[in-house]
Amino acid sequence: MGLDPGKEEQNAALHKVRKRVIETIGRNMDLYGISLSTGHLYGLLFFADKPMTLDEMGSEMKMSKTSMSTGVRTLLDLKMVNKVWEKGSRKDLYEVEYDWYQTFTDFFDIKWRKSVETNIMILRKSMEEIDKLVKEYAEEPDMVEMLHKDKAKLQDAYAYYRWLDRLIDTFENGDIYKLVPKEPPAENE
Amino acid sequence: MGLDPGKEEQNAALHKVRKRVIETIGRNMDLYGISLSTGHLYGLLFFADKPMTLDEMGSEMKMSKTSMSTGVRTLLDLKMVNKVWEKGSRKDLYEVEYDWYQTFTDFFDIKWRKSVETNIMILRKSMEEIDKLVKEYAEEPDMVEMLHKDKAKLQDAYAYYRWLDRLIDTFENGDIYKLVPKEPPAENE
DNA sequence: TACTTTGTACAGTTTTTTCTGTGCGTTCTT
DNA sequence: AAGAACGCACAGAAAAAACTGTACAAAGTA
Repeated sequence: MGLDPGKEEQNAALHKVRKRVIETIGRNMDLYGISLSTGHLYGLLFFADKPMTLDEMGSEMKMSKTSMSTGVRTLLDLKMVNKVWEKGSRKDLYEVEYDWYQTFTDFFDIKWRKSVETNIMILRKSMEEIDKLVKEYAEEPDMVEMLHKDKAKLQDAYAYYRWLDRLIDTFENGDIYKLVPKEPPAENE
Repeated sequence: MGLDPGKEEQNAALHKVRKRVIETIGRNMDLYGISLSTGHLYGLLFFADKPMTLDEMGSEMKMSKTSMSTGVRTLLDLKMVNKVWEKGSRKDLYEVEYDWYQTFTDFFDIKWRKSVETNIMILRKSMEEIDKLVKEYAEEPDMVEMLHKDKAKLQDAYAYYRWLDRLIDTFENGDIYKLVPKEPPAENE
């Protein structure tokens, strides 16, 4: 408390710049299925010079510690922040994962992969089910036709999810960077 | 109304298979930021043999037509369903976009691209702002150091968003399929 | 062992989102 | 031109999500 006037002015200037970025980042976090306030929390941690405690976050965000706790857990689940150990401190410390490429990959691995896998499973099961029904109702041309139509749709969906699965593989094993390198090709402009 | 018993039994069997798939698809739609019921609506349209009207959707989903209207608009915005014209009918007809690869691409183009672009703009602006502050506070080593730290973070974020932008480009121009072909390589299992 | 401190579970409140019914402008029909 | 059907805007109701304060278990400290 009680910085001298010059420091306070500096602080305000820095704060203004940070605030804009934090809000921009926070606003985009809904792409990751994250609430606005948790997005803000992420932005706060992004600029923190050092790992923060829940209490520090709470006072910065002017929110309850409970909210910080749940917010951090959400971010932790997505591996967007990491728990940090510091000797001497009894409090848990958290900092953002600064490797955003990794964060991107983790997001797909955690959220998309799970969906893809259950979808693939259900589709496979449903196609088997349809095959059974085709045999069962072999005498009913209308039914067989409907079944075949449905199966064709499931087959397409199946192929798509398989593709998505392989796409996520390339995120994870880094092959994606062969196609889209991290460093942009030099620009002549 | 009033199908004969055999048909009803067939219908029930088919319905059961469809229901499972619809619910699975619907459940996953939250990845696209879509509510569960809109996800179900999508699933319903997915299996529809022909384009549907809002009234048909409403009676199938047992929901109000207003909800169908907003749900369809959401899906329309994401280009997950298309409006279809049919001669003679005064009602609007809708059907799902069956090219899921296209849907995937559109999703990123519509939702992610926008975020990426505003982020890039804000980051650029903020970095300029920091450069100004560095000059302004050149006499204050602490301030300058903080500014440099922040700028380094912004620079990293900037590079990441540029990468993301180029990644989405590959979705859109189809280059992604060179890396991850639609048809899976033949499996020897 | 008794005393702190920390993180989170839980219940209740506030805020946001979703859903419905009514009503109106538009378009098609006659 | 009058009438009917359609889709959507809007306001209110219902449902879901986010947030808070309290209370308590776990783990450290004296």
